[in-house]
Amino acid sequence: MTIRLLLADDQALVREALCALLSLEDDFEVVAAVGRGDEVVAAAREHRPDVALLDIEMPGLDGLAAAAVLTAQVPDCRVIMLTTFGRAGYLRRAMEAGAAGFVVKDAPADVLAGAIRRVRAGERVVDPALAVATLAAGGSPLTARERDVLITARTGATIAEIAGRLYLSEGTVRNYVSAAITKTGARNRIEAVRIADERGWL
Amino acid sequence: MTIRLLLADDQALVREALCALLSLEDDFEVVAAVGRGDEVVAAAREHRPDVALLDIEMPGLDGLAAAAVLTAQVPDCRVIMLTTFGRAGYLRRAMEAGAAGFVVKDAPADVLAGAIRRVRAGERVVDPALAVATLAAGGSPLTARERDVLITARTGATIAEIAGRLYLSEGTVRNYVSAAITKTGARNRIEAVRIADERGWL
DNA sequence: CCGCGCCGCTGACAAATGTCATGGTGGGCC
DNA sequence: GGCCCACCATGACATTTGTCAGCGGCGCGG
Repeated sequence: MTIRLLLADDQALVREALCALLSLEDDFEVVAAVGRGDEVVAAAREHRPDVALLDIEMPGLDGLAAAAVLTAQVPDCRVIMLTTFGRAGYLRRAMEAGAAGFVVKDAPADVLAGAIRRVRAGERVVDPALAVATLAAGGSPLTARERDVLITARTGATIAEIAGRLYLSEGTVRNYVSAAITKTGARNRIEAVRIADERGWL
Repeated sequence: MTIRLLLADDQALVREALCALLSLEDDFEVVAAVGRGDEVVAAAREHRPDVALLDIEMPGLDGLAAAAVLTAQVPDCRVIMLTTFGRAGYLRRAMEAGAAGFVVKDAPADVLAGAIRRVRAGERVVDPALAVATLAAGGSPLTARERDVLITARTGATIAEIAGRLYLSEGTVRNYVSAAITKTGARNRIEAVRIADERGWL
């Protein structure tokens, strides 16, 4: 009863290294490893893994989006998000995407191994400290448009450019930015972007 | 004639995974693995590795700074920077810090293995594409103060706050910001920060 | 020694940004 | 239907910001 694993991480070295690490455990078998989010589902269909380990930052398709598609289309395969940042918002969105586990890359290897076995057994696995932080952070107070504006602002666009790209008037954009600044407690739109980003609200 | 290796990466999982991966090669032996930059030198003194693989993003001491100290104090140990970002500025600074090699985590495992063996043999190893990009990017056009200002601005501080933290007048800060915006070709200080950061000028 | 560039400052001006009040629309909910 | 809220907009206003010209000082290389 070996556990069949799928690995998805855009960094080849990390991917191969994790493969080597997990293969050391004799109840694990890595049946597929991909480097792009949009290759996850096809690989899962072909190799029928029991558990998929998905990084969040990936080209092609976001790890969170990949998780959502995967749980919908290949329900036998359970998903663990394995990512660099323990951002509060990521955990929330991972759960919404149907992930069964969430492990940060800071964790030691045996935590990951334990998580894989427990997820395989039907449990949901999340670092308790991270769960607390997420609940404390709460959901995003931003409206959809405020989010859009901040996301565009993140690239360094001026108010005028944001208005152009979003087909809004400049005044409206300024209002949204102002609202976002108030809600984040920032004093700039640049700080507002930073705060919202850190909280996983973007 | 096995090659003795030291690993430094702040993410436990990546560190252990790389250890597993490299241990598969029978001419490699991982003799130490640390998670903080300020533990590198002590570990190198104790375990006398032939080659040290250092991540750049690390708590305690920057990987680049650790490389500089290491090459100065333990000259028998050669250094390979092993990092996520192939930023032009990183490569430049790595070379200045005395690193003998530079490998991005995007690279496949055999590239890393080859780099280790070649560095051990006395060669210097750099991804040619990255080297070209670095030469093309050229050195930073920013003066020291312009850099300071941008670094402070990165946190989301207002002009007034930057002035306060750097003990400068607001007008002076505005002048530096303006100069930095001109030199980066940006239209905001926020975009200037982003561009300078990407180029490794901060 | 003289020029040059970086440093730090000032003052003035234009442009961008943030804040506020206000108003209309439409969807969801009691 | 009435209420609330998100959404989009306008206009006016204060503040912040970016730009420009110009000043003196300092260190370094020709």
